[in-house]
Amino acid sequence: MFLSTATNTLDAKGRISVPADFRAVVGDGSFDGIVIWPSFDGAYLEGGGMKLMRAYQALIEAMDPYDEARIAFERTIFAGSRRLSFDGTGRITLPKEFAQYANLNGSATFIGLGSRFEIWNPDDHKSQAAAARKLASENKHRLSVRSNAPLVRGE
Amino acid sequence: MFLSTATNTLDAKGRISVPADFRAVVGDGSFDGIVIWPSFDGAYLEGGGMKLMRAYQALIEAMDPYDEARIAFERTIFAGSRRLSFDGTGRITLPKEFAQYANLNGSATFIGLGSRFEIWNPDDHKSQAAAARKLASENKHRLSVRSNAPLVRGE
DNA sequence: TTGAATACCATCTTATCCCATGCTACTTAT
DNA sequence: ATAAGTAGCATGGGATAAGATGGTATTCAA
Repeated sequence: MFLSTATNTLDAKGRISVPADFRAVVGDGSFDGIVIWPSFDGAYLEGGGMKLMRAYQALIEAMDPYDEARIAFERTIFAGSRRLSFDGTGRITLPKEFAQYANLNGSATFIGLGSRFEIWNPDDHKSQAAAARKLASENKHRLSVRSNAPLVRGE
Repeated sequence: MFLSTATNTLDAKGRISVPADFRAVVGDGSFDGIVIWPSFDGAYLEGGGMKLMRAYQALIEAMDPYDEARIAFERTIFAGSRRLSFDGTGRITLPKEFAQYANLNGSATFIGLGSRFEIWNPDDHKSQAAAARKLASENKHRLSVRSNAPLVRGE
């Protein structure tokens, strides 16, 4: 599970260390790295491990093959994403387009969101986090579990 | 899983490099290459590895033998497809009919879509991708997980 | 013999690997 | 309790290999 927030430096070659606790989550046997794509919801990147991609694949492939939203998802998430493997010390090299898309230079903030994570420009994240905090506070009553099922099975 | 997007050059002999990521996916033991066919949904090519063809075969053979959709699939996908093997450096030679069908000359864009991929004229792809992105954003709520099950089991 | 398709070789660019270093947090011993 | 030692993590730079691409040689068929 991706938890916590960390800001790391993005060097001239586009390399950035993925927080060690994130790396521990994505172990997949075959592929040692993460998958990242530009969010279609703002100027930041989204990512996760291969397990997350398979979960999205299952969701998308359960949709009607002729549903135009399905095709849009496929072309945005799968086609827009990149598989980035760790180097010996746990870094990835961010494609230039991605860094540009999220206004990253010099440093970037990883924020864990449970089953996935986001990468933000640190300043953008600061203002966004304040807004999110306010929204969460205003909606706190909605966090209660209404159904009988546990929110997260098996935990 | 086929991920990411890459534009490679198509030379005078009709050769084009298949992105290394894609080549890593199609490893099948017996056949070292990909299968491609003209899409019945637009001026682009579709393709995948032999595994994908076997998956389609299983799907199609589960359909009613006289279902006209079945016959259309068989004729488009199986009869229309070509098996293209890699040369020593990971290129395929695109049949001229295929290049014409998808308006390819000089370069072509490979886009990964999970279990399969598409090959587009780069310009056509650009306008198409923008539209897909917009549509995905408008439908983003449909990608959320409604059940109480965790998105990624075991995490 | 000529054309076309395929296999082979060369080069350049770019990404990946490897080593060295600094920093921080935690452990251990006095 | 404090100081020294140690291990894990983050970062910087240079060496190396892999990928993409252009060109030449060879084979097979008409």
